[in-house]
Amino acid sequence: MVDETEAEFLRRYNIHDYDLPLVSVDLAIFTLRDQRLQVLLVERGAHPHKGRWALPGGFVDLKQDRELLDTARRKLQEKTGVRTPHLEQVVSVGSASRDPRGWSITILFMALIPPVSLQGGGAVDDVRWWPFADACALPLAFDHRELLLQARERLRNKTAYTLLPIHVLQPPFTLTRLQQAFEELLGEPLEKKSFRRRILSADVLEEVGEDLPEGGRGRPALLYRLRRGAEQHVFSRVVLADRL
Amino acid sequence: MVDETEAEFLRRYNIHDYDLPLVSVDLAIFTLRDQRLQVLLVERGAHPHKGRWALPGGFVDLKQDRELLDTARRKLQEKTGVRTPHLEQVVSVGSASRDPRGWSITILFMALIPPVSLQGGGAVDDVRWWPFADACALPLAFDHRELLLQARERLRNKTAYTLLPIHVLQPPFTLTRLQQAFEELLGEPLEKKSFRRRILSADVLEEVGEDLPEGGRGRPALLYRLRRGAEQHVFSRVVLADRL
DNA sequence: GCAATATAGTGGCCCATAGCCAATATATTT
DNA sequence: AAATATATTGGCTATGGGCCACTATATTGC
Repeated sequence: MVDETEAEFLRRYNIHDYDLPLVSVDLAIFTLRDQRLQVLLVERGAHPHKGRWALPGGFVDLKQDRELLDTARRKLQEKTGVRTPHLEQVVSVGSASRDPRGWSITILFMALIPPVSLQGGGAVDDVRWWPFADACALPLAFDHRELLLQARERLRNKTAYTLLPIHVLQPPFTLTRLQQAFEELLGEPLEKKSFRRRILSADVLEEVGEDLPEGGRGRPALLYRLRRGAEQHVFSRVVLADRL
Repeated sequence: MVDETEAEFLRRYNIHDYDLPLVSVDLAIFTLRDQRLQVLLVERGAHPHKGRWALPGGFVDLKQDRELLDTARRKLQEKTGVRTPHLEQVVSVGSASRDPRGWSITILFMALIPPVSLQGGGAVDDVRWWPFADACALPLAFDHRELLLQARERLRNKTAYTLLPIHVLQPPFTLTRLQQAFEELLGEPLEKKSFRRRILSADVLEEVGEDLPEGGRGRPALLYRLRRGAEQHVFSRVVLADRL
């Protein structure tokens, strides 16, 4: 190394400039808490953008041969403890200007999980759920606001023609709760009868319980959960929004 | 640099191992030629995988601050001369094993363009159109067969619920040709009357010509092209396949 | 106990539209 | 002029979404 210039050294690594690409994975983890769409953010403890809220994620460990999806899954479990949620790749963004440390690229994933209490033993006070609108209003780190909006858009689209929002509920759930979840993620009200027709005819739900005190009044609702083996069918095209 | 070890030097660049990530963009460029779905491949002239066919693409120039989409657009124009086609990001794949030169990531784009003759002045004999099935049967470089299949899947999905296949035809075109394009990209036959109803009611086509010799017999067909200003509506959700 | 109220679930009509297939229109070929 | 080929349209039927009221079953308040 003594005889090399930096440029020569870098060229030996197939890098044709001083800039080295940084590869990271970021996650937009959505859930439904208090009937509202919420997203998990972490407060950055280091520069750059120290103190700002950001999507959870981090650099990809280049030492291990691991798929990007695996990397995302691990980071999801680190933050939430959830193992088998819905996790899908949304988009990748790369440029020289999005991170002051140099050219960087991030692969954005979207996760849908049931509401979980973050195992905030005490030291991890820098991670919390934010209602989506509040999260957007924050001065997020890097281009994470743009990333968050792209994930939100993907979520809205998927909600319109798949049954993915099932994953943001803790089973078992009632059909009314499920409809409220769809409405919140979709951003518009749905018709009760049509919703039930479509959901039940998709044959992905399983009637599990009979009753539900639910704190309250009114006729008890039937309880459902995702039918065993129907995980794949959640992706099937089921149009729920009125008048596409 | 004299006092640094390689590891220290790399750490200064925020790289925590000797492996440096390679960032590339690859394109699955689709068109319809001779009524068949075809894809553009280039024959690699250098190692690794020299002599094998591969998706067009290349490393991202880290010296310039350019969006990934811009990079893809430039590479598309280099190969085909086409400027304003449909171009969308499909997926990103990264791992240590997909390229023998080290950890690498590629961002896969899908392009839909009308059939163009490659300006093969003579030296560029290493680039040609392949019917999709033939391309899949080739021993492609790297993991490009997997990438090609993912792009094909995206194309099939988009064909089922958008009007994107319009872009693989050279305007003006007849409704019959358009239907044949949809059928080829979708992989199944469509009903004539239903197809025309949906396409015309989407209001994205403009009647441009009156007649078409078309070499042949039968009543001349009306000619259409994408209506000015309707480019956005091509993405709107229009279900064409029977019985979703 | 009974009426009022609240929520869950269902019945049933209307209408848009996809599927289907035949009829009509307009060209070339024989 | 008839046969043939392709384009375009007409029209019927069945499916299913939108809509809204009705029934079912619980709690609360008197």
